[in-house]
Amino acid sequence: MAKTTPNRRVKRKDRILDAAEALFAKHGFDGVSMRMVADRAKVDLALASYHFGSKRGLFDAVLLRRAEVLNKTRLEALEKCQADAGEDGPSVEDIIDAFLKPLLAHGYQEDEGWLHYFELIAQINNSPEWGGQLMTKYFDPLVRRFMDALKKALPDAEAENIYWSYHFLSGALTLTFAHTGRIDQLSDGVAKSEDMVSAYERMVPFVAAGFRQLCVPKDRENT
Amino acid sequence: MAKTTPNRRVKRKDRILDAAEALFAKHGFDGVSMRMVADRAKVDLALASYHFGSKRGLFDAVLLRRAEVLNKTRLEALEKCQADAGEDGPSVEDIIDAFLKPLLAHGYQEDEGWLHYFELIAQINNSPEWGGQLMTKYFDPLVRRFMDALKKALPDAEAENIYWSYHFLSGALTLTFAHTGRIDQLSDGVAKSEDMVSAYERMVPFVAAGFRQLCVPKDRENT
DNA sequence: ATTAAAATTCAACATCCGTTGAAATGTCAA
DNA sequence: TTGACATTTCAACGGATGTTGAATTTTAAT
Repeated sequence: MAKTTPNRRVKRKDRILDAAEALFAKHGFDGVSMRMVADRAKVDLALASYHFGSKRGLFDAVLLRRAEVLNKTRLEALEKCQADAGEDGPSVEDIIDAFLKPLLAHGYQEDEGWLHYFELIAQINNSPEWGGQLMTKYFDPLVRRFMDALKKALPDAEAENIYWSYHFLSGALTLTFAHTGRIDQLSDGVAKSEDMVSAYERMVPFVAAGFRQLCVPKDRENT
Repeated sequence: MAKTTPNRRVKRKDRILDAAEALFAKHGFDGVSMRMVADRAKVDLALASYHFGSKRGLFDAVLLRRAEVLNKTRLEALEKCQADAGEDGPSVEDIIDAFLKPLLAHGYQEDEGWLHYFELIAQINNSPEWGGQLMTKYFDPLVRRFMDALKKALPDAEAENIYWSYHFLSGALTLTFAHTGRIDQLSDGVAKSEDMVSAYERMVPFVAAGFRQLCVPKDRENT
């Protein structure tokens, strides 16, 4: 009676989302036209407006689709590492790992959709126009869970230092997933931006050391 | 006989650059129209095309103008810290400081132009479309100088680790200068994205600790 | 003052933009 | 089949886009 999710009839709608995802990732919101999306999705121009109301509606739908999945996966990773830890809770490394590993799990496969999505997030995160608003809207509740875990793992740290440390993590992470090819050119091919495993294995210790330096000031407390 | 840089007649051209800089920073290349630039600069629509050839020419002129200044200032800072250091060369902290401090010196003042420029760079750096190309074009020679200095300061490090460490630094830096307001919202005002001094004082030790963790593997070598 | 070049204005062009109303087609239960 | 509803197509709208050629004004040297 209600919307019965017509079994095989979602194809067109998903093709539009996939096409928009790839195009928005490369060119940003204003660099993409509805005609470009329709052409890539091999769909009539008017169909995207029909399904999503407007270009902005399509943009939001692209963002929301995988945000829900990613937030769920990340939350499970955090709760798992908290369950595995003792009474003192997980270490900084464990928490950072829970934050980063789900990205790797999705992006490691040849799933182009997720890679496009990460590029899009990278662009949004660094946009003065969209960054604050959209990142907060789609990821804030989850990030606050991670901030709470970090505060417990770093009980003597000032809150401001933890927030700035997370900000640096967020910047390093999004640039890495932006896939600009910059590191390939700068390193003359020694480092490869497509090699997500190499990036992940280095980002976790790099960021954890930064957290410790900034958030454990006087006496050395190791887990 | 040649271009004698007409003394006071550059006003219009600079007003166009300033207006374009501010608008490109907020909305990106495709989010800005020549009419928006002309209106903000209080100048006729056709004038920007006359002076810069095309919208893309205007974009490149905006990027180039301060890149030349910034590259020079940064190079001076690097050479000064190298001159002040002993035979072993400057420490990792000193090199990172030479890389970051010029940004603070320009952005600390109430110079809106530089702040807009940094926002623009942040957006470009994380854009799959422009990032690799443009950042390499405008900043590569200078960045390679810094990479060489870092290799000397970290003689036992694998090159790939240094490149990734710089990449993380670049990401943390550009997000911080993107001024998205995200950290203000996430921290409920505890950390302020406009406070460049606070950001700078934390970024140097954070990043230096990351470099050391990744690039000084076995035995501890401190300066 | 004359003159040539540079700077600025004006008006218009072809093209692309997002959106929409109406018509056509498809789906599926009764 | 009939009827309803959702989906898809088609054509077109008003408006915004970057660019340009011609006309006008300003500049600076002769």
